[in-house]
Amino acid sequence: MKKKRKYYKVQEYIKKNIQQGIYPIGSYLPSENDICKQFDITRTTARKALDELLKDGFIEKEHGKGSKVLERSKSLGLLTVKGFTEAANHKIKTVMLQEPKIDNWSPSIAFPLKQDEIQAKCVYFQRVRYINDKPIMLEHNWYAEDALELIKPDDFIEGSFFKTLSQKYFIEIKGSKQELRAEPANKEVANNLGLEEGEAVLHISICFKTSNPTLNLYSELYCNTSEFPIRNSYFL
Amino acid sequence: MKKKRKYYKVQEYIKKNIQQGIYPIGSYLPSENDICKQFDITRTTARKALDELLKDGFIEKEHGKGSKVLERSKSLGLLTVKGFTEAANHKIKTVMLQEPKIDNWSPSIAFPLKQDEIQAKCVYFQRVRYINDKPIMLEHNWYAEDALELIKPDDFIEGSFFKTLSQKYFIEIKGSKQELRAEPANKEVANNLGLEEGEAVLHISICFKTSNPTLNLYSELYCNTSEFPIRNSYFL
DNA sequence: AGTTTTAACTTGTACGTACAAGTTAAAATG
DNA sequence: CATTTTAACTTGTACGTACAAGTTAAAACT
Repeated sequence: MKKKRKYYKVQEYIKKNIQQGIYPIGSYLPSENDICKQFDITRTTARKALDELLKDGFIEKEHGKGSKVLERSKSLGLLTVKGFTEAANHKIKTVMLQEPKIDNWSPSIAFPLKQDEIQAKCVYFQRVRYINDKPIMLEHNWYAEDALELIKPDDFIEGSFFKTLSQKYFIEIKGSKQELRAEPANKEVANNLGLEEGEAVLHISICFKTSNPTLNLYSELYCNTSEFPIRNSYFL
Repeated sequence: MKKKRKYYKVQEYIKKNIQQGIYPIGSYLPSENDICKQFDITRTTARKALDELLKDGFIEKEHGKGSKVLERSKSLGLLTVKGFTEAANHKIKTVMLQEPKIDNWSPSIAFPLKQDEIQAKCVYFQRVRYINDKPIMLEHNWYAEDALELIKPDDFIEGSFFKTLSQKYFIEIKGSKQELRAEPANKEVANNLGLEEGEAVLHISICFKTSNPTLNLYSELYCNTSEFPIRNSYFL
């Protein structure tokens, strides 16, 4: 029944081209009139497609110039992976402490699992993120084993799980729930982040929803924020 | 030049009626056709106005039924006042430690002030938020004295600064920048939140942008997250 | 050569029309 | 009376047209 939504097809086509780099970041999309010709639609429909991409943060429009492709991933609550990779000017390093493996769900996951998920096993992986060779964040990540194949470390695009999802599997992050707590570091966290036990760390629990309804990502993050606070901004 | 944007006038008219409770939360707006008649516009234009309100989180649309007025303030990054007041089922109390007064800008504000602001004085007020009679959050708030009059405590609508802004001054929050740090509590924080010095607290620095370009709000918050973690969710 | 004007692009706003599709309550049916 | 059908609403999609307004580079002018 949704086959009739022409604008949706156009939207998905353009989105795919952005994700695959055919329309590179910073470049301008074909003009609205070009899109009309290409898909044999009216400008109303083409604009509707672009409006959706605008809302999703894929493009911005410049009056008189065109639609420019944006860097993806703004406005995902706080500290998406972007919040981290974005710490520009700084040397980022990621060390995989535990490569993705089939495992049982951990009780340390803060958010309740769905029925479907709890019955399957899960894929688990653990990483430490460094800035300027200082360990800043300890990451635990889980997702349902039957929702997505086990991704090997070599398949990570630029070390980013989200980029891999987007570019290899065309899965987008649709939203997230998060909980934040200031906690004293336990032994594991202290060891991995080079802190004393009991020092204050920021504990962030996240449940990411994706465009694949069966795939949720669960992350438990422990951050040393003394030097690099977590930043977040949102604009309507 | 912007006078010509009919949809904007309609949008602002409806927004005002929502803010003033003429279109109450949960009710349905007049239908698109009614709006057309009322403003002598076509449905295209009426829908454009509603689209904007949809984007801004004022309404949601229900196919075949109508446009429903939403509770305001979703998706403002994390922990807007809503994030707090929302802790439903719990008894919330707010104690004003320092009523709004003219003061000098404090160096403890994490975000850089604008040139215009730094030259003026500011209005400062300090509050402690309680949940179930336990002090949970210590708040410091500042805004430029020449951007908005000094609001007296009695004028706070339901104890909420944001509701007051919205309903009395028609000023909306347009976005925010935030920084999060896990820190050991200092003496002032520990005293006000009933903690030991050195216990981990969540320090949140916020700069709110408003629909009044000259008015920014600066807040430094200190949270005891051990019992009530800060929640945040975002959906595209 | 340097400046101004123009023409050809771009997106923004708004008109009007038509039909599809979801919702609801009244009317027709058994 | 209970069920089904219909009619009258709602929003969703898409057509086509026209002109306004911002941008840019080529053309015309001084």
